[in-house]
Amino acid sequence: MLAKDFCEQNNLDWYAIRNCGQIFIDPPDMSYDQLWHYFDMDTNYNEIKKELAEFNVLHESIKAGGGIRILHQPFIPCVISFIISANNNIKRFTKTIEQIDFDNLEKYTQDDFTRMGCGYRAPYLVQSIQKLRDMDTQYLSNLNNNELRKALMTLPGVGPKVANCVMLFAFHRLDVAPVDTWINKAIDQLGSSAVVIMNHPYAGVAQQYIFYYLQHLHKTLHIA
DNA sequence: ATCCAGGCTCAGA
DNA sequence: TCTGAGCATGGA
Repeated sequence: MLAKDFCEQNNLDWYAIRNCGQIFIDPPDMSYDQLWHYFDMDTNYNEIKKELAEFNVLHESIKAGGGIRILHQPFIPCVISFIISANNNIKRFTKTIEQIDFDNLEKYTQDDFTRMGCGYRAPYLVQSIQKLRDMDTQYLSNLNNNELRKALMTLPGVGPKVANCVMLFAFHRLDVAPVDTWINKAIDQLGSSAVVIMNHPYAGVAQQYIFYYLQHLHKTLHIA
């Protein structure tokens, strides 16, 4: 079943889900049950939004991106695509990522990645793909946040921000908020709320509302 | 042209 | 532990 059809059937906001912070990778050949999990249908986002609504500064962002859901993304494609995203612009790295066959990553050489526009990240990718072979997703999923982040950061090209993205999108750590350039801009406007929001149990979800609002819609939070 | 992009690595303090 | 330069390369 196609992901898009699943979204239509279940009244999901395809647009918001694709344009928030997760790098959307079209899931190939998923069953309805698999898509149910992929789109995180067992999580009640109305409840999450209700909790985050305690922050007045988030009202506009939540209203705009109310359809956002945090996907359950496959671990390795998530790592690879976020390594490529670092210090890169969205248009460009999207084009690069679309060329990659995530089911056959081991076949690529450094030159292959360079040709696909990965720039100086090409050697990181080859090295990380090798190291990922020895990583046990099951083991990683049992680590706490700090342990998991530390483990992920042993991968070349993975620093704190990329690690947090992987934790949020592949390990569903909803309390982890990736701090990127957009969020840094927001933190100034959020003022004293910023620290509290970034340490909230749903900080990662809040970050997605903010990212979507800033990057995609308004460029500034418009806080009164 | 020139600066920047969903940062990271590495050296030096 | 902290700071900053340098990084490939297309987009704006």
